[in-house]
Amino acid sequence: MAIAPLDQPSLTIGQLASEVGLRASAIRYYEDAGLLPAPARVSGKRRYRRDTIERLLLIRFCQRLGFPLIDVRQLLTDPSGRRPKQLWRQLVDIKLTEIDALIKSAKGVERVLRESRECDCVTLSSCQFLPRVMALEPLPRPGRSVLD
Amino acid sequence: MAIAPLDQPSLTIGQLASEVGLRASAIRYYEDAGLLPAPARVSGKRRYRRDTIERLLLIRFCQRLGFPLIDVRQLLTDPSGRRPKQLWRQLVDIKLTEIDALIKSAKGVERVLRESRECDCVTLSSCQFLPRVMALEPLPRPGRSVLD
DNA sequence: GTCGCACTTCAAGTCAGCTTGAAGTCAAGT
DNA sequence: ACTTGACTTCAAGCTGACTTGAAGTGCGAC
Repeated sequence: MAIAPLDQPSLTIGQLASEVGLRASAIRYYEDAGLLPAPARVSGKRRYRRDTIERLLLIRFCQRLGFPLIDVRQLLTDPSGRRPKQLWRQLVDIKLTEIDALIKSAKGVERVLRESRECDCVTLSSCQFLPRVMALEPLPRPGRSVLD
Repeated sequence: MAIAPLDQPSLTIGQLASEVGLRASAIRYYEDAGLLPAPARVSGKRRYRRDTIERLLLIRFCQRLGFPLIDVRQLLTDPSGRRPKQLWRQLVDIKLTEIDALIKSAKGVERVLRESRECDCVTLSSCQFLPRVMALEPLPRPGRSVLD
C-alpha cells in the first residue's frame, strides 16, 4: 500500500473540508466537476495530500473574484501544472470589463433608489423616475463563463 | 357579460407581450406567481385591460432596481391598490445597503484583478494577493428577497 | 457483537425566472 | 372542410453550485 510521505500526511475528506471551511459534499462536487483530481483511496475512502488545501484556496480565490467554476477548471487543468499566465490575463481582462459594467450599473441603480425613495406617485406613468429606471441595464447576474 | 370600456380596449396576451417586450409565457408566469390578477377571458383566452401595460412596466421597473419578483409581489398586492409608500421605503432602504455593499465589494475585486493581472506566482501560498482576495466578501448573488 | 461515526455512491432537490414541448381548443380565412 | 395561427394547460427543462437523502461499507471502541 502506498504510504504518504511524512511531509505530506494525508487528510480525510472531512479533515480537508474543515481545514478550508467547506462541506465534504462540495469537495466531492469539485472532483466530479473536474476541479480536483481523484485522490488516493484507503479502503475506499479518499485521502488528500496537504497541498490540496492550497488548490481549494485557489478555487475560492477565483470564486471571490467572480469566476465560475468552469473557468477555474480551465485555469487548473493546464497541462503544465503552473498557473497559465496567458489564460489568466485573458480571464482577468474580460472579468475587469464585466466588473466595470457592474459597478457602473450598480451606481445608476443606487442613484435612482435614493431619488425614488420619497416618490409617492400612484400611477407609474406619471412617475418621473420611470424613464431613468428603464434606461438602466439590469444588474448582470454572475455564474456564466467569461469565455463564451 | 362585462364589456370593456371604450377607453380600455382589451388586449390579447400576445399583443400585451409585444407592447411591453415580454414573451407571453412570462406574462402567464407572472400570473401564476401572483404578480398579475387573472384577467377576463373571451372564449377561454385572456383579455387584458390596457392598464396592465403599466403594471408590467412597474414590474420591470422593480426588476431593474434589483428586486426579486417575490418582493415586487408584496408591493403589488397591497390591498389599497396604491403603491404602499411605507413598504416601498423599507424595500428601498434595504436594497440601498445591498447595493452599497455590492459596489464596495466590486471595487475591491476590481482592484485585486488589476493588480494580479501581472502576477505569475506559481504556488498560491506565495502569492501576495491571497490575503487580500480572501478578505473580499464574495459578490452577492441577486434573486433573494431583501425581507428575509 | 454491536454501536456509532465517518465515509461511500447515486439520484434528486434547491433557488429564480422564466422557456420549451406536447397536446388540445378556438375563430377566422380560403 | 380545412388550414393557419394564436391561444390554452400542464409538465418538464434550463442555469450554477451545491445540498440532501437513502442505502450501504468499514473501522475502532465498548
